[in-house]
Amino acid sequence: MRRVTIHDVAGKAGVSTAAVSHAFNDPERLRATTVTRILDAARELGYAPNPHARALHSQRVGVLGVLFPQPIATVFANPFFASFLEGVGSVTDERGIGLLTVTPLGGSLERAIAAAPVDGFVIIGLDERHADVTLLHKRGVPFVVVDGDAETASSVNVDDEGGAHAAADLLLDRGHREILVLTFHAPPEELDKDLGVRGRRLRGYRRAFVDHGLSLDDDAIVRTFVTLAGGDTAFAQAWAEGARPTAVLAASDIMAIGAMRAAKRLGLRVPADLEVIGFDDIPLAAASDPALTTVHQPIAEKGRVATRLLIRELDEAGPRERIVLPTELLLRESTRAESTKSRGLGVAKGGTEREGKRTLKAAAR
Amino acid sequence: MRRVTIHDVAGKAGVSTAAVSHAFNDPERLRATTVTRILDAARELGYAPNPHARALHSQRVGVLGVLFPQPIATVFANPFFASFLEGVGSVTDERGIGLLTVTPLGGSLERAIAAAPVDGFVIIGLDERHADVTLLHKRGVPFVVVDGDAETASSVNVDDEGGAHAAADLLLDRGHREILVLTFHAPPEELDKDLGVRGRRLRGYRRAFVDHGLSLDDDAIVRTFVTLAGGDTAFAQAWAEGARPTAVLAASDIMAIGAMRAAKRLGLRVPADLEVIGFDDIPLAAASDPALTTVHQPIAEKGRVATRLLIRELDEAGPRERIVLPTELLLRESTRAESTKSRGLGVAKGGTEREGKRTLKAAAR
DNA sequence: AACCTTTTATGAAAGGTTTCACGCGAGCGA
DNA sequence: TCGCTCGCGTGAAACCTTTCATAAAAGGTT
Repeated sequence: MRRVTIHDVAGKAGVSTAAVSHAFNDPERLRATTVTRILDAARELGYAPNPHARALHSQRVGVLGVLFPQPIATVFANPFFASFLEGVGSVTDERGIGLLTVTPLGGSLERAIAAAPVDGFVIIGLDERHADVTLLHKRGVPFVVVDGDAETASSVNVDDEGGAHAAADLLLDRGHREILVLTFHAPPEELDKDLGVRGRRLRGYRRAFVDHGLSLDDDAIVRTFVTLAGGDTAFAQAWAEGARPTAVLAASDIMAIGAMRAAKRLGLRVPADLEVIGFDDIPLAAASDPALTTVHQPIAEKGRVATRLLIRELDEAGPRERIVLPTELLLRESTRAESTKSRGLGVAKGGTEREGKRTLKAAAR
Repeated sequence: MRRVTIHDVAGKAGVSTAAVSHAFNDPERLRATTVTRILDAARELGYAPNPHARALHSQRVGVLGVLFPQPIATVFANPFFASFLEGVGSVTDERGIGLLTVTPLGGSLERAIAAAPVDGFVIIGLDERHADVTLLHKRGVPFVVVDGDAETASSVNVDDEGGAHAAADLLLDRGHREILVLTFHAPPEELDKDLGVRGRRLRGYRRAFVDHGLSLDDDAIVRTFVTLAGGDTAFAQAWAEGARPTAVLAASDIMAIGAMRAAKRLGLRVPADLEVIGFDDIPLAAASDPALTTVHQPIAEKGRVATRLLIRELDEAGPRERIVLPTELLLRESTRAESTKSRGLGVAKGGTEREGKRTLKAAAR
């Protein structure tokens, strides 16, 4: 059972294959009657152009890849990535472009990249220094980096440092001095260097401590997994080891919620006995009990911006852009409703002053 | 800047293009020294076989499509689909296959299907009767239907009716007589016919009522959107209209949680004043407050089973299968912890007796 | 040295589309 | 009537790989 090709249609309509192609792609060039004749024949035979052949010729498939450094099952289990994909997808959908999730193939991202039939990549959580990514350049496949830096490609980030600073600042302002900082394990390649999202958030916390004439000791920082269980055990263990924090600063919502669960189990009331601030503002943050105060970052928007950027670069080689989206401290129930005089109506803007709330494009370095 | 092709490599290594191809795909056929020479040349030039050309020739891309009837942004915003994709992805990942999410292109599923460079489709939430789906057949693209019926293709479903029956049964056993049933709007093509997931769940509820010598009146059933807001307003409105339910039976978790929110706002305590049972067991169900009693269905497993089935059909045309996975009533906090004598340790198995808990393959009709 | 068998390498077709460059007729102005 | 333009179509190349059939080289026997 052979697939029906353009030749079959051409034969049936009594025209050349070129005419059939035109009927589909540029009907103006043909007489109207011819076009309908061809289209009728096509419909009758159930013909549709072969996407592979089309892609081969035009060097375009109409599919964008989203590159994750982790197995696909992990990706979809993570609400952060779900929101991100929602953003990416809203743009690809609108433009009639397909969306391929690309994850390490048998452990190798390089193989996955090489085999992916896509026009370009949105890369998330992977620094450009990553060996696999340099490959993309060599091969001339356009890409945009999200949550990472890139010398040679456009990038989209959020103001992690500013957001973290705002969160720590609030707690320190309120007099907390025993603050448990929860951060995640670093990928091996950025150990000790304070690179990437993790590094920037930590830097924000640190800066707030310094601003208050304090310092954030390394042993007040707990590294754990970005899961509910991770936050839970991290808090429980710190408690077991004698720590008696009055506040928690978590570099991710899910860890913050885990910590709240542990705290509740230990008989602590949130926020009365323990104030907690997360990071990201995933959907669950608003639904947790108590609702989580957190640093909001525009996750889906990040996806949208990156995707638009990529599409633009696909169409016309424009200049590189380094976009930094603002973050915002969202006060909910896991912090007390104290009046925060210096802060307006309970909502503090993250992001440095010069960026302003709606600024999308940060100055290039 | 032309992409480097197999010709470039062949030239550099001083061999034919055929040899280069062999070096990659069947190195045994070439002398070892030749292979290394070719591979070296390839690496130096940064060559990787063009996926489109490869696909065109071999009629295989190594990509599977997941077909959704709704825009991609909606898909990723829905935790149900996220879990489902997690299941699908875990299998494609393991086999080194790509995953393309396919959604209506400019409103037309048909165009999206035709343009998708994939080897086969997993179709979710779309009945085979759907016009666009018949197109797949005509074109000879293999597919598997999830949560829908198919005459001519394999399908994967869960025991919706059994699960719904178990849920309603529990409430009726406990003496509830004023039960608000929340279900979702039906897609236009299956109006009045009790088809699809919605129809099966409703049928399960109805059967339980009949088993208790009662009947489920149509005006005790509220149709609304599958969102938090949908469940919320539906309950609030029913209350405003004078309904005073003592229990809620929701055909989806998210609606159940919405209803709980409305109930709380109206001063009702769950489960003391109102018992609530959802359906699906999305991650949020366990995290809600109170934790939602619900009918668990193996969402990710559904994705895994369907994907394995599809891959098998891609490799060797096997017989059609109709798989029905079991559901299970999970008692949590939104129902009272009464002893349920007839039910064992608080967990009742959904699914009809003859299916048993671990039975994957249901008898074909 | 001639012949045969294996091993190793190649030429060319096939896969299905798009598009460039061109051809053919008809109509029109001069 | 000649020569042009314009409208409508077409032939064939190009896109890049894989693979079939076959050629060439290498190695072994007599």
